[in-house]
Amino acid sequence: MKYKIDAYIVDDHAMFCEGLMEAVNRSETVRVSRCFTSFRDCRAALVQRCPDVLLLDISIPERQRETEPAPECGDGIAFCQWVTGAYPKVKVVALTIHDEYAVIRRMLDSGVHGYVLKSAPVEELLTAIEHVWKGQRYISPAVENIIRQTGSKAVRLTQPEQKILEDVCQGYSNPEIAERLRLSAETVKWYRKRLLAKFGVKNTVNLVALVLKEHILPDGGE
Amino acid sequence: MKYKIDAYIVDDHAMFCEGLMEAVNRSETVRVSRCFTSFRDCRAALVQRCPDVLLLDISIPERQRETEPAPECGDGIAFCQWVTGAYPKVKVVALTIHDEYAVIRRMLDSGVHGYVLKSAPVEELLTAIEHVWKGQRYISPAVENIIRQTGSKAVRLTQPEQKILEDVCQGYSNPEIAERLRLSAETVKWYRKRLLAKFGVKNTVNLVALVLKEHILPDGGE
DNA sequence: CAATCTTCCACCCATTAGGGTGGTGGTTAC
DNA sequence: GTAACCACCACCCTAATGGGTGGAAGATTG
Repeated sequence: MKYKIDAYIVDDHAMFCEGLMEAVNRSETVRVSRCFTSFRDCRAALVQRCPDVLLLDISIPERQRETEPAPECGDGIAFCQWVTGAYPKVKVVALTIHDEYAVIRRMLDSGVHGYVLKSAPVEELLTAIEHVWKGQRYISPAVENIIRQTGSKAVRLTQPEQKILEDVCQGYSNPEIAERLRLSAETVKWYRKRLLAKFGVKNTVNLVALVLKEHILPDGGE
Repeated sequence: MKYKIDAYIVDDHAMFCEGLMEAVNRSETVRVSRCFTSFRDCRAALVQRCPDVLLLDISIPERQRETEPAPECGDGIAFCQWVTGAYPKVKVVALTIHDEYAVIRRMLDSGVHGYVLKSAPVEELLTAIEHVWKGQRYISPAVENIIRQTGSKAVRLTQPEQKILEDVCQGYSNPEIAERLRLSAETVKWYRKRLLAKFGVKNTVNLVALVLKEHILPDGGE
């Protein structure tokens, strides 16, 4: 019996973990040895032993319904950066429902080796796993399409723009933002105008709706 | 060999469908005979033959990325209403990631027999399937908690309130909404104030963010 | 019937948003 | 260097928002 690629799954949806584990383990090439529904658990396991491949859903909420105090692993992006930094030998495949460009971009930037959507069949995931295991990158064709189509016209934000956008999305007024960021109210006003222009929307409501829908900002909730 | 409960799965994430099918089919009591990744396909199949139980993810987008023209089945809520109306013998189990009260409420109101979160283990789903098959309702304990906790303080909207909220969330100004709904601008203004008060937020941005995050309105996107 | 709620509209007010146009100083790119 | 961009601030203006208070017609409910 030939060697099977050893994989972990990290996904807060237990049902998805269990199901995917069954489906993947029917294959000849890959074996899912462990599943985790939180970054914390996975982190603890990685310290003990590393798999060949880590299948990672980055849309896991940081705190579940304000019950837990605070996670030491941050969000999916932070966790991914930590894994790729601390365990370079572990190949990470992002496995998510997110087909928004901003999410894909952030994930690819945090050192992920593969990106597969949950809308893809298991077969494609297996292909991705084999690719990344061999050291190749694997980006789902569907994802590549999105990158090609929306990547060119994607809005790039400077640092102050992003900071002000965050505050705008939290409902702060220009004077409030000015005080929070130690800027002139006029400057904030000017940035707000720039943001509206950059995103091509006509008012703050449309801006916020767009940002939330497309997950433009790293911290979707707050 | 004893009879197994026949089930269909409807979920736009093929990977989830395949995995769950494998996991469920390991059980002694339930057999998933078919999977669908769109309401349209499922609808076509139901006309031919009905399962005992339908496992239904309602967060399937109506149009995928503006490619298809328009679905004849509407969104998950509409599809659920259609199924429970046209095929009363089919027991529907809502199977979603949504733990927001507004979504749960709408789903329960559209005649669903069970409600299970994807964060639950497969085991719980099997329990739910057996319950609804016997004619009982099954609401996940986690979901019942949410109903108890947030149900009492949930905001109830009147018809014009909802209509105006929809327009507000799309970024229309008071004069614009007034024209769209054939109302006085002053009236719209007054409703907007009521909405802010009802939801306990201080401005429109916070209102819109809340509505989008909690899926207060049936039509999340548009 | 009285109480209550909803729907609708009105006027007052201060603050904010949004659009335009302008400038300075700094960094980066070619 | 010089063009381009960025960060920052300023003044102009109109329109919209948000808060207060008020009233009238209609339906619902006890």
